[in-house]
Amino acid sequence: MARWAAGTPERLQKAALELFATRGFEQTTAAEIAEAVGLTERTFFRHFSEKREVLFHGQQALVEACRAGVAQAQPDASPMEVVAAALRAVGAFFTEERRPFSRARQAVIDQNPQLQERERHKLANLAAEIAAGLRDRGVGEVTAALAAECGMAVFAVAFGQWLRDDARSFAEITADVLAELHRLTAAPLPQG
Amino acid sequence: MARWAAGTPERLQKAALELFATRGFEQTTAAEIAEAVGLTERTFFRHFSEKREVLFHGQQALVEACRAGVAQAQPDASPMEVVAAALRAVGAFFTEERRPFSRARQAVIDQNPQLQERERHKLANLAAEIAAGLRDRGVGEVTAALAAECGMAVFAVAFGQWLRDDARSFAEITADVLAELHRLTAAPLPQG
DNA sequence: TAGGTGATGACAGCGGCTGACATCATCGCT
DNA sequence: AGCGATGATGTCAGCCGCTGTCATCACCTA
Repeated sequence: MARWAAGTPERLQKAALELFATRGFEQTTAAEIAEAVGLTERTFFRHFSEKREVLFHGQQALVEACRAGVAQAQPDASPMEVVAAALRAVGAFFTEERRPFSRARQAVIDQNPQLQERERHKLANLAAEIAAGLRDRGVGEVTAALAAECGMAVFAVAFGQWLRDDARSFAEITADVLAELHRLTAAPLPQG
Repeated sequence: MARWAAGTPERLQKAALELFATRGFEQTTAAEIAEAVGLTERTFFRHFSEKREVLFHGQQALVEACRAGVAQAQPDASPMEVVAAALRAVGAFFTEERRPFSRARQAVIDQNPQLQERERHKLANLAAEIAAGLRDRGVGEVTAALAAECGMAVFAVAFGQWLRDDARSFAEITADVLAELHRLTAAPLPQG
C-alpha cells in the first residue's frame, strides 16, 4: 500500500470530469480541480503535465495493449493482418464496464476543440506505435505508415460506433469496420 | 491597395519561421516575433488566434481545394473515387515552388510536439470536410467517415514522401500511395 | 477639412505552467 | 523507540500565452 492516499490521479480525473461536464473545460481552472480533492494547483501539475492530460490518464494501457497485439501477430502476417491483430488487442481495453466512463469522457471532449486535438494526437501516437512494430517486422516505411494510419482510421470510426451502440462489443464493431474498409477499397480506381 | 502595410500575416509568418528554426518554437515568444517585424505582441494575436497558428496561415486554400475536389467528382463516383478526386485537387496546392517553404516549415514542426498536434488537428478537419462532402452525396455515415480518414492517411504518407523526394510531384506520389492502399487491403482478412 | 473606418499601441489581468525550497508523513534500519 | 531516507505535497515567485478595453493614428470618403 502507498504511503499517501492512493489513486490521486484517479481522484483528480474524476473531479475534473465532473467539473468539465458541468462548467465546461475552459471555465474550469486547474486550481479548482485540485481544490475539489483537497490538493493545490501545483500538485495537479505534478501528476499531469497539462490540464488536458487529466482526461487521458490510463490510456497508457491502451498503447501497451496495442503493442502487445502487434507483437502477438503471426510472423508471416500481412501488414493489414497485423493491424487487425492490434485492433483486436485494443478491444480488451474497451470492456463493457468501461463504456459509461468513455461516454462521459467523450461528451466532454466533443465540447472542446483543445481536447479533440489532444485525442487526435494520442491516436496518431498509437498509429506511430503500430507503424514502428510493422517496420520491425521488415515492412517497408511507406507501407507500414499507411497500414498503421488505416488502422487508426478504423479505430476512430469503430470507437465512435461503440459509444453509440450499446448492443455490440468493440470487437464486433471493429471487425465490421475493417470489413467495410476492405469493401471500400475493393474496386480499383479508374485513374489508378 | 491596403491602407496599411499589406501582408502583415505573411511577414509575421516569415519571421516566426526563422526564429523557430534558430531558437526553437518554445524558446521564441510571440512578442519577439512581433518585434521582429516592428509590431507588438497584441497585434500578433490579432492576426493569429494562437502562437502556433502563425505556421498554418494560408492553409485555408488547401481546405478549399479539397472541397472543390470533392464537388467536382462525378455524381456516380464511389466513395474512394471521391477521395481520390479530393487528393488530386489538393495536389494543386502543393506546387513545386511551395516545396522549399513546406520543407522548412515541416522541419520546425517535426521538432515540436505542440506543432505536430496542431498539424494533425488540421488534417482531421480536412478529413471531416471530405466526410461531410461524402454524406452530402448520400454516402452512409460510417462509410463516409472511414473513406475520409483513409484519404487523410494517404495524404499524410504522400506528403511526407513529397517533402523527401524532389524528383516526383505530389500528384504522382499520391497516386502511388493510393495504389499502395488498394494493394494493402486487397487480400481479405482471415478472421474477417 | 471633417468624419468614418480599421489597424495598431498601451495597459491591466487571468490562467497555464515551472523552478526552487520547505514541510511532513511514512518507511526501513538500528 | 529513534533516526535518516524517501517522496508527495505546500508555498511562493515568476514567465508566457492570451484577452478585454480604451486610446491613437493612418487612411479613405465626402
